[in-house]
Amino acid sequence: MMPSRYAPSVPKHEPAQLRLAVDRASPVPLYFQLARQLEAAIEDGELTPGSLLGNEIELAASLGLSRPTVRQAIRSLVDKGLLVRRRGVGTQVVHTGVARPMELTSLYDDLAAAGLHPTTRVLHNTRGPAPAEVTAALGLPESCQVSVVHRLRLTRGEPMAYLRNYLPSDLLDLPTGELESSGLYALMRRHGITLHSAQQTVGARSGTAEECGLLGEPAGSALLTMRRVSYDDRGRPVEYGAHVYRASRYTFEFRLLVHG
Amino acid sequence: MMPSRYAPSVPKHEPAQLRLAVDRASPVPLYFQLARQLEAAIEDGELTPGSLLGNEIELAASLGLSRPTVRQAIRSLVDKGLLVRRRGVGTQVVHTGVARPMELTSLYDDLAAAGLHPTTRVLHNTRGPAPAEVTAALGLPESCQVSVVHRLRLTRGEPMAYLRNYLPSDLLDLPTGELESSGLYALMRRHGITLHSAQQTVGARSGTAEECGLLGEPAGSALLTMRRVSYDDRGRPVEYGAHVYRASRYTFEFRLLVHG
DNA sequence: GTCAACGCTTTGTCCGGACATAAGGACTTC
DNA sequence: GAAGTCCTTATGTCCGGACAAAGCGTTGAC
Repeated sequence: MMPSRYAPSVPKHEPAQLRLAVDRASPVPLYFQLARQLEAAIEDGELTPGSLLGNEIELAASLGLSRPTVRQAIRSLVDKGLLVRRRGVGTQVVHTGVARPMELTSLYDDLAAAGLHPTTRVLHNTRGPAPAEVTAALGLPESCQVSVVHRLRLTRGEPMAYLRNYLPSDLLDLPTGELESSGLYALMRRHGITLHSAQQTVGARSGTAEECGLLGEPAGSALLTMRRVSYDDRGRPVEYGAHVYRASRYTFEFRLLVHG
Repeated sequence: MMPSRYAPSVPKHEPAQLRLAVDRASPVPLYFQLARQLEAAIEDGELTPGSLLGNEIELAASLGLSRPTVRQAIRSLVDKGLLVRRRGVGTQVVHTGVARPMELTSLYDDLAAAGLHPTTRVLHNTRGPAPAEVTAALGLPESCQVSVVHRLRLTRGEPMAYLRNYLPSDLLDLPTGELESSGLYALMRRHGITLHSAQQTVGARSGTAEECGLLGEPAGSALLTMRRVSYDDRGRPVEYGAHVYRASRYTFEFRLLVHG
């Protein structure tokens, strides 16, 4: 009688045991439910960095789901950079710091999320002819009317950024009151404009006397600049912004993923 | 006899007719072949912005593929921001400018791709104790040995950036000759290190006398700064970079997609 | 003339299975 | 003892089908 040649070996990192369950009565997609639970488990430390997730087949069986559905959930987390898949090895949690990617959000939302209680002072809010730079970026005819908004963004009374925005004038109204109580993007979303993508250019230069005065910086200080053209879900350009930030108090943080 | 109530209406944008075909003998995945052909068609203008792609079912049938395979190809282009899908409407090409997203590439590759013929001058290439800032970012023990590389990147003889990099000293050797003939990332890839993600921080400040001197800028000029920690596919930090760019000649351009 | 209801089109979600392929370990051979 | 070969494991790719839901135009009633 031949001895069994391949005895089962004990895995070095045993798959984590988690309380996972999906609600089939819920209208939220099953793969999305699973993805959120896995993401929460990673945030809470239940899934430690480097730990394996257990193979897809068994995971699907234990949840009563099909493999494609489980794969779709895992894929969304791989795209976010939370998980890494390697063939023949398994799916494991990457052990980099949290570091959420820079998203297409307004500065207002970013600061509010950080608990910095942002406030806004509207310096200008008019309609007028668009500079050539703006008509080119937004694809508008020359000498076209646009909404022009100049704002100063502050946290705890300290200026952080000087924001200049230009929008097609027929797109929506921009009441000064609403601009001071929330961000521009929140206002646009409330009017049915769903942002889809944006093209950004980040640079630096010495501030003008006006800019440095508004931001409370010494004359000629180095400032961080950002130009942005935003597009809605139909691909139409809906906003042009030319902003300057106090480099001494603000930086852009974001994460890059290879290829994608 | 009842009249037909729903006469077929002529579509406003008729689906584009394309020469698409896949090679089943090729080792490259079918969905990837299709994605590349569609992307090429968009770049070449065969698929004009706003045009519909034709429904997935027919597209799959005409190619002899299954719908999941076609969907996978389309999904990859949606993730890149080239296409937009809307239920009940179809898949259409977004009509924003090309504007490829910032990828995790070295400055060398970026400049070379732009046809700017970059060159590199290695100013320092040694091993030594790591600054606290570096050990913290790379997760190394304090007072650890690291490879330290200082380089000046030029195009057409003009300085563009001053690059300071720190790598775990046991990771690989960094011959000065190779560093001058290609980028750091290409060198790492040749040694089997596959980059996966990076955490970046972009800011601005006035340059020091040394920095401005090296870059050929007037003393105290505004410079663009970038700190980057790169991770390989196992999630290990493999590189720390602290770079300064001539703001008068260089900006970061990239594209943001909502949610993802 | 206005607006609700219907139906068509298209993508979104989900299933269950099949084979291919890369990574890694265990065993055997030299 | 070192190198090659095999097996196991897990993800990668692909198929064919099914039903649900959103968008939009047409129809029809008021």
